[in-house]
Amino acid sequence: MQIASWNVNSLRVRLPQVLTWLEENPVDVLAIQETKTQDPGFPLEEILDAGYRVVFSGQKTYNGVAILAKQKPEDVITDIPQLDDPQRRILAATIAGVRVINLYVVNGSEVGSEKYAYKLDWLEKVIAFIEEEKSRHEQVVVLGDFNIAPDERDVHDPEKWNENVILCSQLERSALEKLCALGFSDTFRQFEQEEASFSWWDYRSGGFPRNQGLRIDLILASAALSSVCSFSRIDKTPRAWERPSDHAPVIAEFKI
DNA sequence: ATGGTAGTCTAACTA
Repeated sequence: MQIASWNVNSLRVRLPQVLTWLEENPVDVLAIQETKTQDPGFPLEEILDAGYRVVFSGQKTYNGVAILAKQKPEDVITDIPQLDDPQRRILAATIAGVRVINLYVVNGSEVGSEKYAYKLDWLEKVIAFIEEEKSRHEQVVVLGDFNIAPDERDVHDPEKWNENVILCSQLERSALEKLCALGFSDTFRQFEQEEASFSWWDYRSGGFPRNQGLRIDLILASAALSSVCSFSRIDKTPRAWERPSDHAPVIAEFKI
């Protein structure tokens, strides 16, 4: 079973790229973030025609998450009891017995800001939700745009992207560690990887051609899945396409 | 360089 995640930065703009990518990479599950699409305008037909089922939770202009899957998504959750939040950032579904939790984690703007406080509160509540989900399911994948670079290896310039900077701050990283301590493994780090492997490059100042990026898109797996993970990688190719998302897709395979 | 680019939607926000 291959499971992927991609922040597409507007599904309407990126739909042709998503469909092309799925033809070349016929994964079983694709978790999408930043659809920026309200549910009535969701491109349902095009995705069904591509042979995928789909569930989604969108809003106007910002955020929005979707899960595309070859098999039927069941027990879909868009809201959690811990958080009364109009922002569409969470989508959980069970696909072929695997609990898939798709997250578009809050960016947080800058350390110390109101948005940063919201990010930390959001993370705490989502982690509590995931703990409950994990007690109910053996095979769990938590994936998406985490807007957190786990450690120094995941930033192009650790001097610039230090522990006082958004996406890298101590409190963000310890929240991620707390999540992993529930029994999740960052599948990317289970394998030998090239140095300077990133999943996001700022549109500004030629980030991609200079490989000035961060690895903030993650696929975390519970022990039952991480033990059967055969690869986990970043596919940089769509980032080099014309009019790309600022994120590249990430893929992991589980031999189940 | 308190810049730069992209998306949503035409002003200003979010990233």
